[in-house]
Amino acid sequence: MDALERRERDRANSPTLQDVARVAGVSRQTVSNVLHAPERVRPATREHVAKFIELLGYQPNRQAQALARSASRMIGYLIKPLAHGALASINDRFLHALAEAGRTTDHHLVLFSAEDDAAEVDTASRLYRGGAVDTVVLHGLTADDPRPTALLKLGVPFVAFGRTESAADAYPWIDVDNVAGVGAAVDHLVNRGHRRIGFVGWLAGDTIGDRRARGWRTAIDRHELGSACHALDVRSEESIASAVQSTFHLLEQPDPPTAIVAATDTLAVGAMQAAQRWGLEVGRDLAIVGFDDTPTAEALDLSSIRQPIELAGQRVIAALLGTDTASPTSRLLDPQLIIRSSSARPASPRS
Amino acid sequence: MDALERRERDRANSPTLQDVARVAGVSRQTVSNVLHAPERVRPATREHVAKFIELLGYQPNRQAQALARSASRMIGYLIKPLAHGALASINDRFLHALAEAGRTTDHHLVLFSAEDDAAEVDTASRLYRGGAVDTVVLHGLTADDPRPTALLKLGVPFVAFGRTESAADAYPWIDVDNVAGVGAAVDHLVNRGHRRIGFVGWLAGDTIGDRRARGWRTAIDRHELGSACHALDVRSEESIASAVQSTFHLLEQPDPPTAIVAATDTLAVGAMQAAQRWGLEVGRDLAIVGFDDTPTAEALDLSSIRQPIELAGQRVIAALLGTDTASPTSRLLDPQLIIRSSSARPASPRS
DNA sequence: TGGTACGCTTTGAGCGTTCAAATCAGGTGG
DNA sequence: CCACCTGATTTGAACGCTCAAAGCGTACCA
Repeated sequence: MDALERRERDRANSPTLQDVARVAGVSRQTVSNVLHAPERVRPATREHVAKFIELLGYQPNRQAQALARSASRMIGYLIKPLAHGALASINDRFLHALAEAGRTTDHHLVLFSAEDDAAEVDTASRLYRGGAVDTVVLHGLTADDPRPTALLKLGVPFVAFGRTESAADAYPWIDVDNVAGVGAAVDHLVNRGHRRIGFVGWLAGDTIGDRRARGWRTAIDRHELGSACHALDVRSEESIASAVQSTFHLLEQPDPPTAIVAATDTLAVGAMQAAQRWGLEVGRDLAIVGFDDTPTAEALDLSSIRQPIELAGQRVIAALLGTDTASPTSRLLDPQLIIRSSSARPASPRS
Repeated sequence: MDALERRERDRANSPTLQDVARVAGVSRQTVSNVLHAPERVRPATREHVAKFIELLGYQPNRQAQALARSASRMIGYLIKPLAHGALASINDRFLHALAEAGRTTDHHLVLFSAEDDAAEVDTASRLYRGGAVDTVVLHGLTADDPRPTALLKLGVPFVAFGRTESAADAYPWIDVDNVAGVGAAVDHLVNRGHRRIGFVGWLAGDTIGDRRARGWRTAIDRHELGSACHALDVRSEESIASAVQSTFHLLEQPDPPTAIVAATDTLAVGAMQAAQRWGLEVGRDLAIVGFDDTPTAEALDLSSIRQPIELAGQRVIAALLGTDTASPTSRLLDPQLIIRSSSARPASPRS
């Protein structure tokens, strides 16, 4: 009967803590200690037990651990469909970074999908209350995103990648410094001799878009190019076609820009196409810098601002686990400008 | 003391089955039955209990369920870093499709990452034996991928998206019909009047690449264009730069192609750039069709072959849950050709 | 020599479910 | 009138682990 039971279990799954304890001739707790608190176990015992753990190929059952500890070591992540018309999102890089960062502490990501924000909050809360996840990662936050507040109210622990415009101190977040990123792009262009630097951004109302616009304006003012540039600010939807039109508006100005900073790579691609149709050669007649450093940017040799996604992933996980020792200010990560041929050359004299 | 315990638990988490049973004045099992086997419960009781479930906002604890049922309703998925130089992978779309497909049956995806194939198999096996996942999704299979065999040997249940060249009947898989996809592209080009249709593919040795090459050759033969086209077959690495060079080789032939089918969008972008540098206008002087229908293809108005990823996700999940009623042959899904301006026009007379 | 402190190990209880078996009313038929 | 069945509900025992507390030798000090 015992043998039968044993066989039955083998079919279903691996040996248990109890099994290891039995063959090693110790109690379950000792085996558990060897695994989780080795300092409590006499070295001789430790090795003896370790041998049998190895031998049986013992693998702790996560569900049982989770139940006993009331902590699943699982992190919820809402996966969104790629926005239509957008170039490769940086989502998959971020996701990979998170998975990688969680690996060292035996934390895994649980994906879930939802129709809208309300459903997302609801699902997140259900997973949390159901013990499936300990915590949740929020991303793609908009300026007035209702999710942080909603999760806060429901008592679901979370860390956001990105942040809302207001109330950003009421919850933990990690973000990329969009203002600094665009600023670096402007610095680079000024450094290459450009004086008329335009901006193709998103329509106002999105946190990220607004910050990138602010980054452009701030840097322009810093270089005291306001009089030459303030008019060179156009806004577009996140699509190639729309960006082409917006760029035309820039190019048909009396004093057109010699360089353009775009708020995303998608917009930058639009700007490139517009330049081409306008008879300008990108990189020679018009410098262009994008944002996000998508594979497309690399493909088209487009300078772009790269977000430190891997670092962001690590920071988010650290914040989640409460092991984030960084000071609050360093929650804002600096992006890096990748210079390619679309903006590498010095500005031509006509500027 | 009881009150204290109760409060303690409330802080940590939601009400339990026992709590609902208590307030409803029934036993735990009855509550459980209301949830999972309502037909066993008298209608009156059912409604009465349901009311309290609703009232307390009861949420079953997944870990406890998993432990008791020895089934976690979690599906493992290895997330890979995006190959360097590749355009947006279709991975994130597939991932989203999987998450969406699992949602209806309360299955969720657990992500894990690993350095290489061996580590992946190892991690997958550990997660499985540790009860963290019931099953695993394999993707990105190469011709002689060792993973299916390894998982089979370890007894880890899985379904592959894609398949190895050999032994493809030893395990369950869902795949996109690459041969048919490229065939459709060739048909389309022939239909537009092209007679010299070249192919830019991957270097031999990759299942997907080889099947796409075979698709081209098969279609060419079907249209009896072998004599005009068989020489128009070049191979490249998966990078823009390499594809540009390969395309040059095609264009410098005595009878250059008037149309090119590329094995991936990345290669197609290379072909587009090569055409441009060669002084040819894409869509007018040279028709180009890519594969994968990445956002970049849409951005550049490049015709491309779109994989039915959402359907694939649903099929994989169905196969995983054993609810796949489809016949074995329909495990091969038909891709769809998206025609854009890069290949829409009829071939010019010079062909 | 007895108390006690310390290092190591074991025991008991519980985490929140589900499964299988037991119990319990109400009928039914002999 | 009692054995018997049937449908509805309850009870006991896992599932595999961790936490807290108890046990148990050995050694140390008074």
